[in-house]
Amino acid sequence: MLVLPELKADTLKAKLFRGFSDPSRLGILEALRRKSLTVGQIVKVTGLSQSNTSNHLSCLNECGLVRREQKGRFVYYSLSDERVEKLLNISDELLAGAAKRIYECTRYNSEQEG
Amino acid sequence: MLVLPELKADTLKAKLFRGFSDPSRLGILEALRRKSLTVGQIVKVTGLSQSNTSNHLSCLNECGLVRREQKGRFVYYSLSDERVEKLLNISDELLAGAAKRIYECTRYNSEQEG
DNA sequence: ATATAATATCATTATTTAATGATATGATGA
DNA sequence: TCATCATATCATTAAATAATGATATTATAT
Repeated sequence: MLVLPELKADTLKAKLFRGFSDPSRLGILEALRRKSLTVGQIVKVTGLSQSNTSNHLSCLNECGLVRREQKGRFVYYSLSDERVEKLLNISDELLAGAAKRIYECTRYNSEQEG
Repeated sequence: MLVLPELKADTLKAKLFRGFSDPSRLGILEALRRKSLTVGQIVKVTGLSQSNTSNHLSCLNECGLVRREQKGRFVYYSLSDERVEKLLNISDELLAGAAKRIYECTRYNSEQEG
């Protein structure tokens, strides 16, 4: 049985969180929170381009955050696991308290504020 | 009462997750899981440079994931909230199942594999 | 087989983000 | 005050990542 080196553990977990750490991907995950959707529906809901959406979906799928199911010409995506939902829920709680602070967090801001 | 525009919600939450989404920051968070540590101790444990560590700590602090407490010349950092721990715990669970898949997730890999 | 609709892939470019090294600040004790 | 230790900031460079537009694939119906 292969045991991944301890050193890799953080990298691994970081990758997991990176699935959640981009506004576009998070928008997709939030959309899927209600029900599974086709790629086209996700494009509409999120306003992202088709290729961008598809790229992010591949990413989310490869990393195991969403599940892919082909039905005819459509491909449905859904959250892969209740734990994914759990993470979203807890982050909601955290945000409820910390929203203001994070909103003002300058470090990852593209747009400048006065 | 100010309500942040719906549109910003994902951005906000993405920022929160970005705190967890870098191996260095995650290493710091994991180190703090056991007990609060000074910057110097964190530098030793993580192997990061002093300035890099300090930068990441500022980031984590600004976004509300860690708490800062000055004691004499030392500054202690600790996890800010049990929910931060919760997120780490759930990610552990998720990884337990999905580790292999995520490990092979090519998308965020710097190093090439054969 | 061809047309078409839905999705995926790919190369490129633009943008973000992390790391570095140098320097600055702030606290403490002599 | 001066020296020193601990931490923070800053400008720069290097690296990683997201978005785009063009093209490819796949499924279905005719």
